Amino acid sequence: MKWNELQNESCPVARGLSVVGDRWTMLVLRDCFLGIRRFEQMQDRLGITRHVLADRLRKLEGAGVLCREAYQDRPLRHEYRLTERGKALYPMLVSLIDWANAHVPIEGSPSVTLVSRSAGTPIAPMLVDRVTGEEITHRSVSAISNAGAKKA
Amino acid sequence: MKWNELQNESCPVARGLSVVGDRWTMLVLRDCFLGIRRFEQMQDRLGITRHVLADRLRKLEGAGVLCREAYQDRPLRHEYRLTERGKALYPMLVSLIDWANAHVPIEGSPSVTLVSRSAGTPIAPMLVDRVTGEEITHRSVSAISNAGAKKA
DNA sequence: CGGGTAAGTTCTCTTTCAGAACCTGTCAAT
DNA sequence: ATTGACAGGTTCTGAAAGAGAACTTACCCG
Repeated sequence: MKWNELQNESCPVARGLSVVGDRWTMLVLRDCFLGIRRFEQMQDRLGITRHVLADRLRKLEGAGVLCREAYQDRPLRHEYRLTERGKALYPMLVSLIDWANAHVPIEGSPSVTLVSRSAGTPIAPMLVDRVTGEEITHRSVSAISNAGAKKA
Repeated sequence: MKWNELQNESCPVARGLSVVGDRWTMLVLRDCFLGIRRFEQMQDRLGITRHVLADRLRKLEGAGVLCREAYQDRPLRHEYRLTERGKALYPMLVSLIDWANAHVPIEGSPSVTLVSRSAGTPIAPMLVDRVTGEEITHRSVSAISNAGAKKA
């Protein structure tokens, strides 16, 4: 499969993965959410090869997830920041963190957990409908396609 | 990076991605949530090579995300089903779908959307704290490590 | 001048993936 | 008894992606 042709798929899972579905991308975005903005810093933290990092940043910029902004001229240097589109990935990242802490075993307790910035207490993410407030589970929800075919 | 060594990472994003972070895995899981259980069906629907599909199913079974159950003997045939651990990935999948429908452009309107199974109306996923009910955003939450270092 | 910093690019070599064919065990029809 | 179909893989080959390390460009500092 050509992953760059996947953007035109009707399935949103495939379309989403065409942007964030490859091995390093979510780790790059994790660092962005942590406030890391520069090439060298990311490369040090991730242990990714420079070649691949440059490629991922380019693709994420192309997808409108990151933007590249000059923070100095002479020599010209850029940093990478999340766009609104990138920030909108936060629920997905949190869902992943929550799942991993609950279900991907590690010796000892989870070493990184989410806490409320105001109260400092741990949070337990839950997905609800914005209107009704009801929890979203695979039992309460199904996915339909405009063409009428069942989809998830 | 060796992705099978990533399970022991302290970062939950890395641990999570060690299981669901590679190219085909989330698409396989999408099909599982749609009720697809058999090898041939998945292969037809996904266009994945048989070799890679066999490998992904093996790994997902090894990670406890899917289980393999015989549905007939003579000849022995298995099907793959989501375990509880697998079903727990639903919020992540929904977050991905929601993001893609909102942010990965496609001609026309989203062709696959999520609807409430009872009411039949579209749903708008939102991540909240299970206890306080407050929305989780990258501004309201931070991630801390047991060692004290900031993490997300 | 030599060294340092930031952001890449360019090599080579290894791993992974795609595409297609082949294999195994069973049944059902010819 | 052979032929074909079905389900679930395995085994090839060649192409693409990734790892690891060195090199480049452009500037500043001492």
